[in-house]
Amino acid sequence: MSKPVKSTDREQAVLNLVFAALSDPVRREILTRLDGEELLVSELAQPFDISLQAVSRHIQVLVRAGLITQERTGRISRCRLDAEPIASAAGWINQYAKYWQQQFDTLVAFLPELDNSNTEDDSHGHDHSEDENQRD
Amino acid sequence: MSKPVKSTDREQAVLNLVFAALSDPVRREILTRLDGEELLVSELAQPFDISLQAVSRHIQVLVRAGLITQERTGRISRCRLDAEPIASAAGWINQYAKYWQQQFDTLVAFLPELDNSNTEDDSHGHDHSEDENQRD
DNA sequence: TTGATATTCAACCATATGATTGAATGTGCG
DNA sequence: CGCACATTCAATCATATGGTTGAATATCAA
Repeated sequence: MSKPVKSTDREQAVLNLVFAALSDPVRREILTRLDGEELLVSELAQPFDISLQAVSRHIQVLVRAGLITQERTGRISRCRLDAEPIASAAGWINQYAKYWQQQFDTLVAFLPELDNSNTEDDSHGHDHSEDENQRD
Repeated sequence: MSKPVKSTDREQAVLNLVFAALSDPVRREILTRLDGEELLVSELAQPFDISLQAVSRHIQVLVRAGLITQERTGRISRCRLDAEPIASAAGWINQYAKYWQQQFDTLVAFLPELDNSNTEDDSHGHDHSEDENQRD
């Protein structure tokens, strides 16, 4: 239950941007689709119902958060995941994840039908997802 | 570099709320202060410059995201961390953290003094944060 | 009951966000 | 050159967010 360390304002600003960027499902899906390959703006935009311009702005939000970079060659712009700021976010969240996970394990111990094997990183498929914990 | 799994709409909704909740520094600090102890709304509010009412609403945002719970006894309301939804967020982000961290390591291998340009305080300090960008 | 305390609710305001459409920029190519 | 293409910029709109102050609710205590 170690207390998280205090961060600088700068780190806080990064976390603000990163978490805000991650709070939108379109942007998360963009990141998902960029996992492992580079894509053009137009390719990224294609599956979405919103306009290309809207996607372009989502991409800019991700760029500002440092989560992706764009490399423009000619008139096309390739997007790829970038590494740095997510480490801050992952670091921050994982401090809590430890505590939360521990609490979660306790919870699971009381609710045996939930699979408690996700204490570690099989979490790709983590499936305690019948949450009725949030509204709306 | 395994592709992340598709999530349900419900999971997406949880992630929306959780990441949005985490995007505010006041709320993150509330969580930080709740790591290991329960606190009253008024105790939580005390170090902040904003009104008690504003803090109360931040707390409600965290409750809606499932990150904390409030237990009211009499006129006081104790807040404590809650476990479940953060597991989703941690799971989600960690899928990427692996990829990102690997990329980051590669980057660092090429640029041993990566951050001497502008960053100072730790290994992933990153500097595009003179930030003008979000509301607060 | 009266009054102080703890918290929430409500109304309001300023700003941010996400979407749209239309115009602008810039590049590739016939 | 002149036009199609890829992307961004700009204006606009509706809604969400975060802050304020003041009132309401509820509990404790004298």
